[in-house]
Amino acid sequence: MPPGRATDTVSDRLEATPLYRKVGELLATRIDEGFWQAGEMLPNEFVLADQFNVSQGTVRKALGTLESRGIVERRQGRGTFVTTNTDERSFYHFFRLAEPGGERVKPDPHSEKIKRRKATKHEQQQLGTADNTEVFEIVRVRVVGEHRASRETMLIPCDIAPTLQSLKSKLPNSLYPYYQQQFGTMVLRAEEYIAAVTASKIVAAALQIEPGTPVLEVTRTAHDIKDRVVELRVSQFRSDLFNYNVTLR
Amino acid sequence: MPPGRATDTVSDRLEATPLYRKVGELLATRIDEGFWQAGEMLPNEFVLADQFNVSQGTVRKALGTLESRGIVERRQGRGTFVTTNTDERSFYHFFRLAEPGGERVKPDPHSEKIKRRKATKHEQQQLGTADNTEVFEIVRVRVVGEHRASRETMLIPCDIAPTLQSLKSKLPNSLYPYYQQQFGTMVLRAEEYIAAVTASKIVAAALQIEPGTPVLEVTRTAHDIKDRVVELRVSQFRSDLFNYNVTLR
DNA sequence: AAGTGGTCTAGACCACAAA
DNA sequence: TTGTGGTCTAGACCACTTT
Repeated sequence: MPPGRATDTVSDRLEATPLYRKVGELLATRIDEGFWQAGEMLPNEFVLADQFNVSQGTVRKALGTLESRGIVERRQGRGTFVTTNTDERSFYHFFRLAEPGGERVKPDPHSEKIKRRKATKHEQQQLGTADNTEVFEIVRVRVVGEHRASRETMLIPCDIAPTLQSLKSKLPNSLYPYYQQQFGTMVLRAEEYIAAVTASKIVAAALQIEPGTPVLEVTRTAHDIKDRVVELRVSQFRSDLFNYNVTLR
Repeated sequence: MPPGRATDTVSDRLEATPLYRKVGELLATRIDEGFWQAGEMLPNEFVLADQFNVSQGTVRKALGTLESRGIVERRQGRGTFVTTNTDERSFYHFFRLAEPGGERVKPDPHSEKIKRRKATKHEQQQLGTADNTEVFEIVRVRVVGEHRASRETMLIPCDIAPTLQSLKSKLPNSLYPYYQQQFGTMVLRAEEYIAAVTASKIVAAALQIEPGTPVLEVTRTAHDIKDRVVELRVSQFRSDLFNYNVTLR
């Protein structure tokens, strides 16, 4: 095939979407739809290149974008794999608790409650779902050693995690790996708004602190590979023992 | 030149550092040392390729890494430029204030004090400077409309910003563009620790709120292109009107 | 030894911006 | 029209992992 674009047509040129971007989207869609599941190995770059009728370099660039988005992981000599949202990864990515000025901290689950209910109008709007959406509401308290660390209230649309309530054992430490394993939903982005508030009676009781103590309140919207809202979450953190840590680049 | 590595030698292979990485480091160092200054255009990819005795593709990949680090900006048809830390960029990158659940907010400076003093042992340690380091201490209050928004205490080593105190007019809205323009220091990374605390008398007075009101306290370490610590900063934010916003990916 | 991703080169052509 | 970055291809070889 001569140099230049592989499938040059008028419509291609008008759309002006680079080939590697199209290929990347196709791959992302396949993964989103479960064609390749968590931890699974993708075909090698030359095979994919054949499938898409592009050069290996173009596939390579497409995979590079997926890798930077955290969708796949590539290991020299082994292959390209759909990222597995392990507990470790999920925690250190989306759970930003740390000792003041120091190391990140990994709390353990302590107690949890789950119920099914209708979403409010406001919640529906935030979730981007219309009408009578049903949601699971999970309230969970976490501990670090002897100390209560956080109280989280999570809201998940039932159609995303249909079997959540029938779960007999305790919920897993981190929910995102569970979403991925069970429902193929990959949490890749979270938007957070952080405020300082005084602990309500309920929060104070859960965290075993005096009511009125200042705590961090983090409001999160979690998004999947296609940027759909997967979860709403409001967490209260003890701030005397722990900080919220983030790196800006 | 035949395909394969351009300058294969035994030592190269032992070091095992990709060419594009070496080229990237060289370019970063040049920019750090002021060889190309803020806003300046770099030579085009082919010229750089000649200078470094590598192919254009290798230079291209190196520039790609610099771009993703925020060191350069590339514009099709125009060229590759050293990133200018404009007020806009600096603010929306490193100043994470937002309306609760909504749009980012850009506060204006209200008042400021600056003095020169010795750094404490602890500060020296955090700054990574030894002995009797002198620092500028700046305290600045910011407003959004009618409301006080934040009180920041900044610490900058004098040797990084030698002429800071002699500045007669008010400090610029954002300091990082000023650091870059005046001293060639490019702030690229900030590590932040966020806590909820009750406002001290001093903070309450500055923010015009009741003492004891919960406020966000953000402790920042700012790093430059070579990851040196450029600034320490502790900020208190009103949290009833504003939130700290961040996206995790 | 075989298979995978990683690096590097060389060259053609496209898209955009400014003269 | 010229010069810049952006895309795409083709092919060689390197480095790592597993068989």
